[in-house]
Amino acid sequence: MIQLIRGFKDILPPESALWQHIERTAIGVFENFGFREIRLPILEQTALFARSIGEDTDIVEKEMYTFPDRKGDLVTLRPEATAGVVRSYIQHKLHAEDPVRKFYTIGPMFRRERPQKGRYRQFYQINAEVFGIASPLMDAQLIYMLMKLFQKLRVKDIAAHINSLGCPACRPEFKSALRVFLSDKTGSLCSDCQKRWMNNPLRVLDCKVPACREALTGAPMLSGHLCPDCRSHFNAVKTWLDELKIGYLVDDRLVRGLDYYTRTTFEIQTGALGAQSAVAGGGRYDGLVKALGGPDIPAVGFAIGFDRLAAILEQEETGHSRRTDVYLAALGEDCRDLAFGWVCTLAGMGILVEMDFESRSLKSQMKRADRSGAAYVLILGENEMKQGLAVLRNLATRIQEEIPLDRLVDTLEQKIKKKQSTD
RNA sequence: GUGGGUGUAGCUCAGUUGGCAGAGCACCUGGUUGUGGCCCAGGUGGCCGUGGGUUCAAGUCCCAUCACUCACCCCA
Repeated sequence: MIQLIRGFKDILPPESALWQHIERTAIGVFENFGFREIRLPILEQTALFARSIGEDTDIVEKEMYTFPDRKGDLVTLRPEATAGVVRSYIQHKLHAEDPVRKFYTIGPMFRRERPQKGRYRQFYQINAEVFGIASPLMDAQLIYMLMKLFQKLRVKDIAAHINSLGCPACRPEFKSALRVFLSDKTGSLCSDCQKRWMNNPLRVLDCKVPACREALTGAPMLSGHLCPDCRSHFNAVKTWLDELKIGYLVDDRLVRGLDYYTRTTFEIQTGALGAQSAVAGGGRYDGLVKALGGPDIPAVGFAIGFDRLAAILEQEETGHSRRTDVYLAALGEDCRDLAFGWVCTLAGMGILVEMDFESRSLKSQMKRADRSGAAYVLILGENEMKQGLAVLRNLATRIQEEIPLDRLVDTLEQKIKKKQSTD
């Protein structure tokens, strides 16, 4: 038997109904905030990710699906969405008409990590990206939008964590301060952190190895080294979150593994996913558009872990599948043929209708109707046919009535539409 | 990449010191000439993850391998 690839996943009904619900809710919320959908390819040139995410990150170093295509060009299955959105923004000169653009996009990402709870090699993200707005108001609004979405989806047990990573004016100074602080402690750091000490000492900050945490006691903190502009930007974000009544935690160690972030970073964390705490994460990346060859335009965005969000909500309940409106139970071939025509007509009118194609017993068809959650069963047998009638049974109340065949479609439509509006 | 746990029916899982492959749920049929849920009876369904080894005999013991899963790392 051929099985799906390790770390990949099928999304089957009824889970797919929950996915549609999440997707529709997110689209509704984002559109209200002025975001428009952008759809991008899954495959990009490898250089795009190497340059945006950073050569020294785990993602680029060991997690990407990279291979030469048939011509020999190096291509990569996208490990995240932002790089592609930025590429598209620059390539189509979207800044020319109006640098302010707000996009969302939904789709699969690929990272070759060891799979575990809440982590797959193909996973899905809902991304939102804003270009051309440097104001901290936008940082706060993005977090607000995120929390609003989670609130609409009734996600419980979540907390917003925020931090500021500074900018090219203040971060290098902090980096060297941190490097100096750690210089006589490098021996006690884990092997990863010894490399980070040279390449990117910020990453030592969110290492979870106890020895590294201990080495950090009394270490300089980013918050103490922000330049005046970054400081006031971060303060404004916090003030506006307060105004918007969004609770948050300032987390000095929230560094994140992508190199392009500047200033505000944030993560929405949950306790419901085992070791995976982040359901969404994002931040500002003011230098990325320019770094990828575009004009100097600020940007900020986030990504929601779709799989993780779905996993949290699945624990609640999945009543998002549509129930059958009416099940046509036909007895004998003549009746079945008649029913078949009506089923096609009714489905075309927007009624969820089912029938049995195997000419089973009435009892069996009733059972199937019941299992499908049908509101009504329409029974069509020889006796009724002779009289030009069909029997309509309400499965909940067990009340039956006779309906003339020549007014069948109208009557059913009327009854079902009425029932739908009272539900 | 590293470590732990688990692989037996569609699903959840029993399976004794090695001795005929099991239960519940689900599914199908009947009990009711043409009426669902509850109940009762019967039935379908298995390369016991895969390959090798030990043995008269392996679901059970040994080795290998694969998959799933949880955790480390990192992230969504």
